[in-house]
Amino acid sequence: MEQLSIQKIDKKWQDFWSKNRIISKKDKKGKKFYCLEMFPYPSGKIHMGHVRNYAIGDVLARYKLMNGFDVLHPMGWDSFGMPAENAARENNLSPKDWTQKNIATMKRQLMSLGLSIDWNLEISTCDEEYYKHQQELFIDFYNKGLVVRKETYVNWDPVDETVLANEQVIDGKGWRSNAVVERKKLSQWFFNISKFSNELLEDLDTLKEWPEKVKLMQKNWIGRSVGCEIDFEINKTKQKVKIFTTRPDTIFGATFLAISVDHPLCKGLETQKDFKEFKRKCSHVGTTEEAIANAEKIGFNSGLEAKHPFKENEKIPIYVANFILMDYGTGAIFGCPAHDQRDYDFATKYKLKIIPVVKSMESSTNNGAYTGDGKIINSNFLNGLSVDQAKEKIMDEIVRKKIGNRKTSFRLKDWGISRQRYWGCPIPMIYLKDGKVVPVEKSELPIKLPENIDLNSKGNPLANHPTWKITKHKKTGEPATRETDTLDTFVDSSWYFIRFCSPKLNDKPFDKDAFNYWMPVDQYIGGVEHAILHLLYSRFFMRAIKLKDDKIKIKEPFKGLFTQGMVCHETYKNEKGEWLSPDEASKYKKSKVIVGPSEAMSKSKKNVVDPESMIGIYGADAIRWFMLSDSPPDRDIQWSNEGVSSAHKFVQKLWSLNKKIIERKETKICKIEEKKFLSKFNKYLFKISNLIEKFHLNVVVANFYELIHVVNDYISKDISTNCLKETQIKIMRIMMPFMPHITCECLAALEGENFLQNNKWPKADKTLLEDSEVTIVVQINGKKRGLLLIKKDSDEKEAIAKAKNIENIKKNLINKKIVKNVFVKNKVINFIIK
RNA sequence: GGGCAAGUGGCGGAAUUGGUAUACGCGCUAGUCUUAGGAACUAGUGCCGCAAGGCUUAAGAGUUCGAGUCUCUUCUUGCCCA
Repeated sequence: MEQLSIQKIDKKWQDFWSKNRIISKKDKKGKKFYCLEMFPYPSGKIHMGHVRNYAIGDVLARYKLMNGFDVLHPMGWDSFGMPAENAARENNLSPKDWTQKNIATMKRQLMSLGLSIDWNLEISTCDEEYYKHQQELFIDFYNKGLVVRKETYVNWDPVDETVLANEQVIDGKGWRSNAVVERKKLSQWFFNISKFSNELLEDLDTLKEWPEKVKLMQKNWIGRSVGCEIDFEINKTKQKVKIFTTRPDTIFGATFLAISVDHPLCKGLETQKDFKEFKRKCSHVGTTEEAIANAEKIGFNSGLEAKHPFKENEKIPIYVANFILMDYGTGAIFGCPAHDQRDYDFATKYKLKIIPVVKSMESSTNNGAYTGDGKIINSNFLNGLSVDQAKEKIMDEIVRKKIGNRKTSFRLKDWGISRQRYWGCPIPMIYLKDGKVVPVEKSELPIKLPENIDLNSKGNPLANHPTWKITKHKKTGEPATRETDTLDTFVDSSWYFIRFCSPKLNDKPFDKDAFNYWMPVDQYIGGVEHAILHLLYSRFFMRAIKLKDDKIKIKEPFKGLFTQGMVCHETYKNEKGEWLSPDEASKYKKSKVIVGPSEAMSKSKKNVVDPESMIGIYGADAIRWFMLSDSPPDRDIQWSNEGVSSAHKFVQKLWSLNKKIIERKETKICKIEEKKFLSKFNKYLFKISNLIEKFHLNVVVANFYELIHVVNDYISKDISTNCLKETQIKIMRIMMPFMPHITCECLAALEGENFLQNNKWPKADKTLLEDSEVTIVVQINGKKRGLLLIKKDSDEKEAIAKAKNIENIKKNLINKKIVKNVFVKNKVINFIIK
């Protein structure tokens, strides 16, 4: 049999699709489906993770298209970001050239997968046609009061002279420079995301098609805690210190107050040498909660004392502590060592009193803090209550005495968006002579990045540029300087899905009608690593855009979310402990290769397989098929050469099967056989449609294998060639979302070149789905002893009589007394015997 | 430490509402064809056993006529938070 030239077929159909757009005309009358995969960062080449992501999305997009939906299936590039600057520095290129070269390569690679992407909608975030709209949105947000400027501590990398995101700090060191990170105070731009904390939390319940796991992660991230604020009077002064607590029920166990080093009260301590030393020590700890939690807890006795609000004459010391953050709650707490582990550690260290106020129901003698429920003791009027009852009572009392109020705090902080980087969207703000900061006029947009830039000096390249920042205030003409920070790249990706609705619109970020038609994204697909930040920021953006705009009707950007698993491969090392790529490992002496566990493909571990070379060998269909076949899409998949190779064989087999059908001579025709065949096909069709909707794509693949086996069997049976051919045409159509190239080739051979004129998903024939006979399991004492083929819906009497006649059942019933018959129609018979 | 998932052959994994456990694929074994096989095709393949038969979904209990599926306990792994 002649070998099929996969490469020729891939090219033939890809050329065809780029000339004839696959995506339907968007008449905006029918049902719509917005299918979106997370857009890639143009790092150089696509990797297997992309292939998996886009293969999954493409199945859905093509499936919906064939089912009559208007489908929006776009692609773009998340093209701002630090790697471009680093690469540019290393290769002496401009970040722009480097990025564009990568985009060209990756676009070609994506096209070689045969995706049903509408490339006319392509956008790139580093393109000024994109970021000028982002600058406009920024100004809009500013005018709505959603942009604030404040001083905060940042992770400062003293070597790179840049601010690091929390995830860029690893073990207290900069991820790139490896320098010890410092806490430094800087004036930064923020989006006021915390304004929506409660809404972002509560609306999670409306996201019915999101994985529970992701919703839970967002919930924890937003971290609502319900409690109260209490004012403590400072002894011998009129001053008060406001604390926040979620455990007001333990107030009688309070033995100290702890405040943040940045608390206003500390101003008075600045003159003390010891305090300065203490503050310096604190600055070495990172800003993440984890870093703070893991750091040794240290405190500084301020010498001040507070009055206990409910205990006459009781004074408690005020400590400055490194584990209290100024930007959470009020930057001050009361410490109850008996019932909080951190307070306990702190109190033990500084020899502070420990007063138990909650008694555990089970008498346990643990020597740490007890945080469970129990009965309140040592607490005056709260004694005898449960924790929850005590919380309510004490809060009422606090409000009544006017020494505090109920308060809900959130863990979610405002989103810091300033980056001291070149390759990002310039922030459209200017500084006037008198120190005022104002947005630029919208007519001045875009504020473009300068092209001639020196990336080799330290610090912020835009600030170092000789002329770029010099400007004038448009209205008054007075001299001004530009903001030289650029926007966090998470901003770029927080609205790109909106831009896709009207990607070419020149004068506005988006067209409202197009927005209202296409949004929300019906199915968003991407890695779970973006479960928190990207998705939360996008949800914030939708709300920010909606604010004061009645025309925008939607606030959740992603109706359905699917998080796909990673692509893994075994890892290899040589005897020196150096990583080996799979290729290198296969050339190495077998005994010297140390095979490690299978892990997500990564450049650093060299366990990567290049999609482009694989497509070259096996063809796009085989790669796509394999990516979908071996594991459920939401779980990790293990790359295997045997797996791809078998997918490739299957493609070949499809072609030869197709040929056999076309060349088949007419035989005797048996109507009963034909009906059986059609009934089988219809069952698979029905099943496969359902499985696609549920994302069980690996099971769909298994069903396709079975279905093809069935067709292969029936070639030699007494059914008409026409019947076979018609069915084959339908099968090729339903396989098209999975393997578009070979199925199109087969269809062209079966139906002629115009086969795409009516490329609809076939409807299952309901009359063929029902069987007239069913197989019933026959059990004795719950154990399978036989099978009974019987007319569907047979009644108990008939079925049991027949079941008793089965040889093996008869044998087992001899001399036995039947205590009970269990009969479930069309399913099971169970004889209970003694 | 807390929360959430998950645990099924040699491997990846199937299994509507509890009702034939191990579909499908890989690998493996034997055979056919071939100059050759890392091609193709045919047959077999959970475990124990010559067989009859028995056992089997991490371990143990429970509910039920019947449990991979529901409940509880324990163990292990992964993820998130700390």
